[in-house]
Amino acid sequence: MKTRNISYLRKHLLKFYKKHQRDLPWRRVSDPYAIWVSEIMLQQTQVDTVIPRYQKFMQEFPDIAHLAAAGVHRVCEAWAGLGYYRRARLLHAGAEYVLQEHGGVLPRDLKKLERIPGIGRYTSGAIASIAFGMQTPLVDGNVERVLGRFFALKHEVKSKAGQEALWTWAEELVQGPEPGDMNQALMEFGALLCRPRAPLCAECPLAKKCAAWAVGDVDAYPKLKARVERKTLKLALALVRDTHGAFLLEQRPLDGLWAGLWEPPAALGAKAKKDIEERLGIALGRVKYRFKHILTHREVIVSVYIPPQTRGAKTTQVLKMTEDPLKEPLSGPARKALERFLA
DNA sequence: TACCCGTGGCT
DNA sequence: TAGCCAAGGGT
Repeated sequence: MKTRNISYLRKHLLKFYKKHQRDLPWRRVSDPYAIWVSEIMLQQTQVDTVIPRYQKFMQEFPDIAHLAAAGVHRVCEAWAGLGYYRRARLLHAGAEYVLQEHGGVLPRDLKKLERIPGIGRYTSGAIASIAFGMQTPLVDGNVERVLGRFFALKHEVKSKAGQEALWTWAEELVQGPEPGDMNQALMEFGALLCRPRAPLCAECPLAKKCAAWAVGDVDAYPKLKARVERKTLKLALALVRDTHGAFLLEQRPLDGLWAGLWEPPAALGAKAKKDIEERLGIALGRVKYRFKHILTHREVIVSVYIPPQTRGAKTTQVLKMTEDPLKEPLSGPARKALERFLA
């Protein structure tokens, strides 16, 4: 019965894909490196956000050798707008690794792919199937949703039992012709039709055998765990410009929150004012609070504006200064504050 | 294992 | 509009 459903799924998903697949830049090429770059960018990031950055990135770093030779800071700059900058650093490290260990050629081997920095179980399966035509499964958020609904997965989707079931189904599905298209069909179907909210069940070619549809509660699948509550964080940013209009920026530590990103001198909590005073040598009694806003993770940001008469003071403490701070990979609050300030 | 990372889009 | 979600990996 399950085998029947697997071949039913494979047939209809491939048919859907051939008819409805989007024309995406990384689908026009067969270069494994290009597939690799696209897969890293697409991790937890929507297609429309990736497309323009992918095209610029491939122009600047057309192959593994160029990427490995580039400075990691430059790679992070090219990553601006994508978030999760660790992906950029790992991709760069991955290029160096492939150059050293594999002569600059991506290996056609699942285990060897997974040893490359930034490549895990999903990405190795994606590269192997899409770039090399291997019958390697993959499970991403789309696959979890499509298969979780179709089979009415009884376990919580992220649980060990749930993941085992999903990877087993994905493994069975990919044992057929066109494994790369099969995997992409699963994901494309999840993105376009079997969407997280308001799935298009009325026009779904799988509805006849969809277990969640049969139960009449598609929204109940896949079963999710309650999200952890986010903590509120207060911080202050001091915007300082010198007489040439350059901004005072510094780089955060390479681990922890906003790792490696640039931002105006900042400090957390009650020590913020004193800390900024010490670092800038400016009496904050003269500072005016110009704006504040709420961010997605419930951090409350209070940005501090330094009045003109103090600009340019103590520039000897400048760690990094740039004429165009928005070109730097800035931390989220710093970007929003600066965009607002410059508007 | 649970939790962390960031930005943009959507409702 | 504030929360949810997105082609995950690392620790």
